Amino acid sequence: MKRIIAHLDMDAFFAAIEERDKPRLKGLPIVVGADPEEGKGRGVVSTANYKAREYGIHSAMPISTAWRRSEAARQKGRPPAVFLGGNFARYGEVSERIMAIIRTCVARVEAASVDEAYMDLSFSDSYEGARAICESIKQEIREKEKLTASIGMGPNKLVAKIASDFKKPDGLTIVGHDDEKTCAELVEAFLEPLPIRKIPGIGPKTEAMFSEKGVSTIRDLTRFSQTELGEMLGKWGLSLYRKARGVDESPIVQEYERKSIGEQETFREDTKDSNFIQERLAAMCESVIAHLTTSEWKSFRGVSITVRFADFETKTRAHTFRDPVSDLGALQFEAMRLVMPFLDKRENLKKKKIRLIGVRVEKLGEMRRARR
DNA sequence: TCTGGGGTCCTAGGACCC
DNA sequence: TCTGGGGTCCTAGGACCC
Repeated sequence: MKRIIAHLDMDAFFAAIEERDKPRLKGLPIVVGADPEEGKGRGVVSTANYKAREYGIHSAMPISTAWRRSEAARQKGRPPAVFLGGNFARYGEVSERIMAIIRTCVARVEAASVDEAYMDLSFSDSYEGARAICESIKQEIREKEKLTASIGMGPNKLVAKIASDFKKPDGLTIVGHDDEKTCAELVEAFLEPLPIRKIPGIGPKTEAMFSEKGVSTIRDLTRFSQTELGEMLGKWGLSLYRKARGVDESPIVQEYERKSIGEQETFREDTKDSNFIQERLAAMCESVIAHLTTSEWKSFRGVSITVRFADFETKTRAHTFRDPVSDLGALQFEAMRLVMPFLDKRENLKKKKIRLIGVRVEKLGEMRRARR
């Protein structure tokens, strides 16, 4: 049967919630992310609303850069950006209500992240019917939550996802047709001129690799045979061959199983203070265990730690227990044992300062609660 | 520009088993 | 005396996503 898939993406989600909830922020540029500390902060931008984007501020940008751009705007007499730390529990609640709205209209839904969902609209049998469903979902989100979403629709998840990003905010982009042949032509015409970066899974590294070969658009990608892409990128290259042609059979996954739980912390200043690092690590272990016990999982077999140095070199070390464990003591002991070689006092003077440490528990599941 | 914190998936080599 | 092939588990690193 013909598939019709839609992808819904909330517009500037975190910033839009803040603007909605705090009337004094109405119409101002808003940046949710790390504390900018007057330009000295170490984090990044999580979300910038559309006003802040006019200043050249966008997600994943260092918060210090965002601060400078806001200051530059202020010099020109424009309002400086409002920097907020973000209330993630709150965003989670709003997300759940939005997913509930979607689920009242569509049975098969994949909550792909806090602000994204795929919907299987194949049951509506025509693109016109599917469009009506999407319009009513957008409408209900606008009325009940006072937020806007952009939706993309197409014959599979790949096309739907790229289409949802095509017109933002508050967009609805349909790349498909009830007639199969016409549909394939529309998909091809839509994808070909787009930069390869639009394909999910192509990041900065892959983009740069292709750029050296003179490949910038999806059309350029179709020059390569499946074998050539496989040689360049392995298994991922084989599927990229199909993606470049708008082909994707990946299913809607309605239930996800968490595979790991972890925490990491970037220090305000890089440090060699091993007592401080051990204290932080012990605290992070506690918090991971707390998170674990409130989750559906009770035990773990894997522990891994991360150490990031001042120059961003990153080391990981892992250990697997023979039997599942669940107690704080076991986690702290093993995590400490794994980081010790990086903190060795005698070597300390020679060693680089440390920027971040992290702990993660993996291989969850042996003592899972009974399923309904 | 100087790079968060939460994750997932893939690769490659080595150990070990049959 | 010159050596297989397949499968699974483990570790470390890396790319990517929101």
